[in-house]
Amino acid sequence: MDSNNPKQLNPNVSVDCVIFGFSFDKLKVLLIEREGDFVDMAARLALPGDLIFNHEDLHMAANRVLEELTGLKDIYLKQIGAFGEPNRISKKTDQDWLRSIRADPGARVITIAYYSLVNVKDLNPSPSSFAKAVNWYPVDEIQDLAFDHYRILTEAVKQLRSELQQRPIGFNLMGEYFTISQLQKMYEAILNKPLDKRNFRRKIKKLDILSATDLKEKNVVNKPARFYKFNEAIYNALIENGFDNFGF
Amino acid sequence: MDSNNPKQLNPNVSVDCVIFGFSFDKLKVLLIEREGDFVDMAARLALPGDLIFNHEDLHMAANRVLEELTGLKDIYLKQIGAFGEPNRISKKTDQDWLRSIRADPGARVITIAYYSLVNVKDLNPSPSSFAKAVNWYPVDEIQDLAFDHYRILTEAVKQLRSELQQRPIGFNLMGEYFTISQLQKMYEAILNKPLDKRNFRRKIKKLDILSATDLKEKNVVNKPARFYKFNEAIYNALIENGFDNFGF
DNA sequence: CCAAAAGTGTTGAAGTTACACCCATGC
DNA sequence: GCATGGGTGTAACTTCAACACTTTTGG
Repeated sequence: MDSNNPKQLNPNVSVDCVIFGFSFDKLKVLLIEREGDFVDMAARLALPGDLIFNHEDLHMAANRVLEELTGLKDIYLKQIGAFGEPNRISKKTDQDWLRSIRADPGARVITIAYYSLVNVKDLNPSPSSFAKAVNWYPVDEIQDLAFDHYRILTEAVKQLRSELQQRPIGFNLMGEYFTISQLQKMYEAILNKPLDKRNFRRKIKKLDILSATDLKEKNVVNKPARFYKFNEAIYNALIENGFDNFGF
Repeated sequence: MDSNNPKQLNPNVSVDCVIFGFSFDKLKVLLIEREGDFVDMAARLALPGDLIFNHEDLHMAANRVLEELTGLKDIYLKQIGAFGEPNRISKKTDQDWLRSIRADPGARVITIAYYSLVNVKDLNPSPSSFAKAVNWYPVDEIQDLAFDHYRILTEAVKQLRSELQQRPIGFNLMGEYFTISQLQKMYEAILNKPLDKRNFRRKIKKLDILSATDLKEKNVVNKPARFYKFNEAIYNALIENGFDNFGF
């Protein structure tokens, strides 16, 4: 039986990944464009995901989807929750598409959603077996997605926002070197509100998880900004003790 | 096939409920005691749960388990997340027990965990088909449970604690009438730290979700405390707008 | 020298913490 | 009258929000 054989895909449980990135001052999400004829663009786009194997745990499955798509390992990954109305695969185009890739397209599937944070420069998303194309899309321009993926995305953004105000997880979206202004723009994009420059710098610096470098911007038409690095040692210590307050 | 027939239990997905109550100044959890021979008490106790039907959504399934066990409907219910290491059913006694109640005891099962908050006086937990006995246990005295239920409980407590500091959900644990001291003891039990009486009262009253009544304690050996009621209308308005800060 | 973004302190308001005494009741 | 828990205010401290000008660079 399917659900006993460890090497088999389990027909009832999938993982979906909301992969966030930050570029051009906007929060982006990595979506796959599916093969086939679609009337509206929204139904064409979906979160990357797959059924789980019986032998792998949920985190492993999410990591597998992530690695297949992005080539990245060991990146920030957090479970959002389980989604699974019985009728989540009600759109006809979704049914057609499933028939084309799954052995048992009519099965009841519940999906465990994860979100992850990556630095867009670390990856070159490449088409996978499921996807015609893979691209970054600005979160604030997305109106709808396949299946119940829009709802999952909405929930992911909500949790990201909340988490960002508890812990400085946003560094996972930045490159190795960054300016404080870039950092601020990331916070503003995710929280969707402007922040005061002086208050922002004070708050970030008080956390003491930045290391100043001697590097500065070059070829800018204004006063060049200093580059900082993220101090992982202090960050980990903070995680242990818990950040009590960290609100913007 | 199982996973297509809407009236069938889905062999791969279950829900488990962490049902919290508050009595004798302690946070309690409702656990079932399983039939059978168990060496250690811990393995004997488990969270109530069941496989889901293919036709029901996850929330419905959790509500069904809850209602079967407690007779209560429409109570506070929140998803904790999905749990599902492939080896979560590794303890031998757990395997034996599953064989006794499930058609497909070897199947890979992932479980969606929920926690809920009830007033212990509203219910008379009664043995169900799965359980020899159902009882309240103090959370802080539990060392281990069947399957991975101890881990689920730990996560539930963590989320409850966090949520309680964001929103005044604790009222779901209280009866219709309560004194402010009782309320404070509930907060102290969940947060596991003493709170200042005057500061507590100030903070709660500022929320403006209490209605004072004319009732007072009777037959107490000290100054009788006033009973309050929970003002649901104002509470709902607050939920809409979001509580910004509500930390103890 | 002009345009553009970097970088830097202070002040008033609000919120949080710590703390001690009188009150009403049953026995 | 005494033991018990109910109920109340204030002062020091910390945190947060609002706000404007000087600096450095490229063109």
